[in-house]
Amino acid sequence: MSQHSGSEVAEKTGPKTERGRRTLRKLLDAAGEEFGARGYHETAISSITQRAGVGLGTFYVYFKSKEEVFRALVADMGARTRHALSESVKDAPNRLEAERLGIRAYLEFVRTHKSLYRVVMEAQFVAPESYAEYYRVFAEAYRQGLAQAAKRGEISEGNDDVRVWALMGASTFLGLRYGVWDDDADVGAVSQAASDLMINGLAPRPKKNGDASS
Amino acid sequence: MSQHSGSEVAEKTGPKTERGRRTLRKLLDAAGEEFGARGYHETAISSITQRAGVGLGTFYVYFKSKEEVFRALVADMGARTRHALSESVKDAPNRLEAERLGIRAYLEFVRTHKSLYRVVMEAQFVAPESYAEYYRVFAEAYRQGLAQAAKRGEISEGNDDVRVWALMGASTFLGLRYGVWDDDADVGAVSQAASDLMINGLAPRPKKNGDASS
DNA sequence: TTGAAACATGAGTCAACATTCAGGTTCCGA
DNA sequence: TCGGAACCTGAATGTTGACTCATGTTTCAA
Repeated sequence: MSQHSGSEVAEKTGPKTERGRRTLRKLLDAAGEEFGARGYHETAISSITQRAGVGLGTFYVYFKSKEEVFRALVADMGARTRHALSESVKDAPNRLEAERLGIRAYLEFVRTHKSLYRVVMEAQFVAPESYAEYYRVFAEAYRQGLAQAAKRGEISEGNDDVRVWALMGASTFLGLRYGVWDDDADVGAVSQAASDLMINGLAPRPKKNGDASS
Repeated sequence: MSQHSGSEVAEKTGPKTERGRRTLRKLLDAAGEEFGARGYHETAISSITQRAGVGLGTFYVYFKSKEEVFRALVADMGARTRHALSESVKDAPNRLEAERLGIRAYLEFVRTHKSLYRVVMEAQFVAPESYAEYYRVFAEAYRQGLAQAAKRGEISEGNDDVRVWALMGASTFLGLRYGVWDDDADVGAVSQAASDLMINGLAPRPKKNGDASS
């Protein structure tokens, strides 16, 4: 949906008329809902077209195959997530604060996009390439953010590749646990606790004075 | 496999003869390999029985359905993983050190059990109950470990539920990235960097001497 | 030795889709 | 008002693969 890439939609450049664009949108939305609710393999194309309110054959006017919609959905979710995150972080005073805001925004985003979130996770098995790409792009931006922050002294030095994957993993699991499974939990409290861990780690805090290390 | 639970195998108590136990083992091993390599939906029962070297019908002597083997596999992986981890951690002098050892052992375990690892991840979509149970059991033990360590002052206080899920997520993603996708990476370096993040967080370290910030 | 419990087998059944296709319908510029 | 481009449709096709079952074979206790 939205205004992103249009290369995974059929062969050509996309719908030529307004009517076509509306139909495409309806199909993508319906597919997102169905895949998100029932999972890829349990979802029949006919259930997508039914939900979209179009004929079965229409699906193949817009997509070459079942897998293609799925891939389009994953790509779309990637673009949306990156957008939401960069928005939420754009006026953070420093990297540590950006982490706090980012984790919170991420949890909220997952909650409001459960279906597409499940689609992304399932992509690991349905469309591994799309899944890898999703996290590759993400990791790349994240890594640069960390590297620059480290240079500025806002965070410690470290193996950024490893850190990025650990942080993405933490967010992903929290998204699953508190965004998808248990959406009653207090996002504020969770993101606070999470960013505290990411920022300060498990080590006991040196009390305001005295004792630094062994 | 191994000597764990036997309640997910068919209706009855399990094979009565040695011959039967061997066949069951062969089927479980074959199923693990096939599911791990091709994924649940791409794997045909016939390919499992072929790999196991038994007839197709034999499969249904031991399992009620395709999903049942899958669930048995997830449960088995859970038991094995917990065992491997508790072994690796059993004589850690303190919790922080236990984290270090744990993350390292986990990465190594994933590498040597790639197939079953993929099975566990795919369970999220194939057998959600099994997946939730896998992490629930894990989280419970982990949480207690953290709570006790906090009481002893070995780690800081915090929301242990959140921390546990964040830490499990970090390990899981690192397992995927460095255990499954890129098994050339140096496990030692990765687990070192990871545990450093988990223990100390991203916050800049107060340098022993000079310069702290801008 | 024997019979029955345990185990093994693979051809055949059957339902579930993904995808195709031949034939419409709608839209719009000339 | 016409022609063709864009779009729509759903019955029919073909494949795939989980699961059944009727019929063996092996094991072993009595």
